[in-house]
Amino acid sequence: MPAPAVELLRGSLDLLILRSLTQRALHGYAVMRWIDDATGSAVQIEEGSLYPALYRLVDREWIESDWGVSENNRRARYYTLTPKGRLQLKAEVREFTRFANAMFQALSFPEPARGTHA
Amino acid sequence: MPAPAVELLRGSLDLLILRSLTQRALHGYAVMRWIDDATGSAVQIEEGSLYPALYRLVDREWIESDWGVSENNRRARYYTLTPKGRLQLKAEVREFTRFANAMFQALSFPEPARGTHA
DNA sequence: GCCCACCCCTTGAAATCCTAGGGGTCCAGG
DNA sequence: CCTGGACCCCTAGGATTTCAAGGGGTGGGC
Repeated sequence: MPAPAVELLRGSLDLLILRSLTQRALHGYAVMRWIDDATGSAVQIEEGSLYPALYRLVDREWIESDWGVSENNRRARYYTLTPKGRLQLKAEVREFTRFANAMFQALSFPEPARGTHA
Repeated sequence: MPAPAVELLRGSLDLLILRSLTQRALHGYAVMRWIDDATGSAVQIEEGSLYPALYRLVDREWIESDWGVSENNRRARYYTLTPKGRLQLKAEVREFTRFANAMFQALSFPEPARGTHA
């Protein structure tokens, strides 16, 4: 086993999927590999998480799907970002940034000086 | 509707709680305010999330609890970090950092140059 | 011909958080 | 006096997301 894959933080899978589709359409399997690549294998998704997530995003109209043929000549369902999805992506990037920064801030939060007299 | 206000909070509440107890014992209510303060109100916890989380951490022996009296002269249950809890905190800080960095890396992941010939 | 990488899908359990309630106590102000 | 708001604790039930563990089908290299 290589680098211990970090347990996925709930809620960030959507963000990763949306981000993976910004430049071109990808099928599910390719989204999986994109996430692995883009995070240096620090984050890895299970298929059992990925596909339900994709359907969820389709349902919310953030992405659309079309059947096609992969580079390896296999039947594959390609996903595309909708305009709504791009907005969502922007919002989620902002929110993640805000959250992560808040967390780092908390982790290095200065303790109140004990000695200061009342 | 029961979707976390920040949604990304899932999984990181433990970390925040452990961190809040590094210097001194706090009671539940104070942990809540600490999180609000330390994150600049970017992260806010509900009591319905906090107390079950505290029991969880006690159960895992990462923290211990003792009844006491608060600064405002009220009965309160104070929580203290155990040695086990300190180790856990360290591990979770490492993991969160690794994860957040991986996310930022993915968000700014360079798309493969399209023109580059095979 | 066989196997592996590719590619899709579903069910059920586990974990976590929120909503929405329920209490009780101290103390300042009217 | 008595009322309201901060302080402090707790729980049940529902919602959501992720994972584990299965299933299946196809193409191409050896």
